[in-house]
Amino acid sequence: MESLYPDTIRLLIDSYAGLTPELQKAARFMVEHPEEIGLNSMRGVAREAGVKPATITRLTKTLGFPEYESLREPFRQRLRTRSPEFAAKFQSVQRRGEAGDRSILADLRAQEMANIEFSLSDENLPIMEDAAQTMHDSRRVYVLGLRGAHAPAFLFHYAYQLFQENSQLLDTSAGIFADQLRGIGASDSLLVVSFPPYTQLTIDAVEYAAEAGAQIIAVTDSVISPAANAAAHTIVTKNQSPSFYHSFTGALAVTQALITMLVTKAGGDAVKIVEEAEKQLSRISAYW
Amino acid sequence: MESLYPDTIRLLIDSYAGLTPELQKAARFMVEHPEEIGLNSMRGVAREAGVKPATITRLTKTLGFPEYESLREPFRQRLRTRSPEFAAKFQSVQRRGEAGDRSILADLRAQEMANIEFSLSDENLPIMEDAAQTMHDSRRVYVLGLRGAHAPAFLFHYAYQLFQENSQLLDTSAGIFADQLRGIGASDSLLVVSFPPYTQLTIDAVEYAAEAGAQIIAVTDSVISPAANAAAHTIVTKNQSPSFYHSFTGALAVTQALITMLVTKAGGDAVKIVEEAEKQLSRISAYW
DNA sequence: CAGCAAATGAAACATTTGTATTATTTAGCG
DNA sequence: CGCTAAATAATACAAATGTTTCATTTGCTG
Repeated sequence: MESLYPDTIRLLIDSYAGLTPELQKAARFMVEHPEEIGLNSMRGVAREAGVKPATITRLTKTLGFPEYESLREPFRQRLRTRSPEFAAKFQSVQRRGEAGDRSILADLRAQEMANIEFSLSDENLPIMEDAAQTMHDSRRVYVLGLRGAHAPAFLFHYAYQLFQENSQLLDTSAGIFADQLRGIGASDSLLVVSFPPYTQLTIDAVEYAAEAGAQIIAVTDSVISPAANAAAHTIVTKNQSPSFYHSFTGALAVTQALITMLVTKAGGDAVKIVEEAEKQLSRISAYW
Repeated sequence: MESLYPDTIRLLIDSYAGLTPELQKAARFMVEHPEEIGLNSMRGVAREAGVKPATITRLTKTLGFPEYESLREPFRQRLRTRSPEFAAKFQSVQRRGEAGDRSILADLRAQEMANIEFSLSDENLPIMEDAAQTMHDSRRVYVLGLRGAHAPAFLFHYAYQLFQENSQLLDTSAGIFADQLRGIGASDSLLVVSFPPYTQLTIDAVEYAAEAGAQIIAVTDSVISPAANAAAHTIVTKNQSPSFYHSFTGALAVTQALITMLVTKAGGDAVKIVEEAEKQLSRISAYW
């Protein structure tokens, strides 16, 4: 990454830690949007970075530049010399990655984007909306995802428990799995994430919950998946991948969207509660 | 908003014959140095083109633009982005305010796709490739992701341990965190996933690992994030979301891509090993 | 060559720019 | 709590910007 950037970026990064908060804000924007420095006026950069013009001036002085123009010039230069195909004027720019195993990665990107597009499709939105309502109305919300599916399940539960206290992530450690489900009943719901090859334990758990009368919300790959058998709401997501392993980005996007809906339903304070909770957790080493 | 830029050049070329000599001089310069239009002021362009400022103004009017800024914008836009369609999508998402909740979900989809596109961008691929090589060469691979970042970290570790046995997922349960890191050394690597608000514990752990000489691979939101401080490879991913909570789909896509690369490096048998392992795990209730 | 319309240049303007200066806020400390 | 020094915002101002207006030059036609 270093070689791609002018030395000035390096300087920005190295100086970052010793800067004041406002200068950090400016420096950070510059590091993350280097093009804008070459493209816009100083005041324009300040505006985009959410900072006063004077702050940019101070930053240039702090970094050791005599005036803003000296800081800007390298960024300009970089934009000037970057794309040689600029010389080929009115040609449409077709810059796909080079050949070789890069193309696999390009496929991967395309596939993942398709997964997202499908998972958050217009058809799925009303289903997700209903599912969120069901969970919102539940006494307890159980969350289940084993093996790879643990990732989206965990994230859902983690985000959810920041603003609600009635969730339970089903855990397989120490053989307590069955115990956790014992209390499930008709006024509860179970969010289950499951993809082929389906785990037997997941299927059993869903069956048990369904018999207990719980509402099942299934995030899975097909309406005929075993997880969807007894489900009240089935959210179908793509999990295809050009790689050997299926992808969970679609499922993750779905669970994140569900969280968004649930926070909205939870009312106005929820947003602030979550933000506060996260900030506090980051400071105190909660798990140390 | 697409590739307006080639069109403007086209217009310049098509109009060229019918222009007056002085306007031709200006038009010619623009066609041959399109970058300068985006980079410099109008007077600057005039100077470089060897033409009076008024000439440029006349040219923009002759071409049908209301003012110079409209002529300049597409050139700017072109310099800003490698893939114009990405930038267009992305900015349209950001411009949006808080409308009805259906549009929030539409924004969410667009945003998530942009996150993926950015995370698996052409610039990131070589970095990820290097990172994968570093991990491949390591004696042990430690994996760290706390709170929300646990999801991608977990998935990486889960998929990895299907075909390699030298990984360790750093766990905060039961106060054993520090013990797990004790053995880390110069021939090891640490994959860390961290997003703001950064967890202090994560930062401490990265620092400790770096001092022990381990190679750090950071999946984070910025090159100046604390997790990237001592990192040998920093993979920057977008985690923006129109919702209250940041998104982890980008980070997940990155870790999945890393797995793909690592399996490839591991050699031909790895693919089959993984597939077999998954099938077996699904049948026997491994954790029951 | 005179006449004259088109093209160009010069000057003037209201804005906007970068920066220096001054005022205000913030955070730490006794 | 007040005090103080650092950090930030507000203000001021000269220089530069984009544009319009007016003056000058150019190239043509009779």
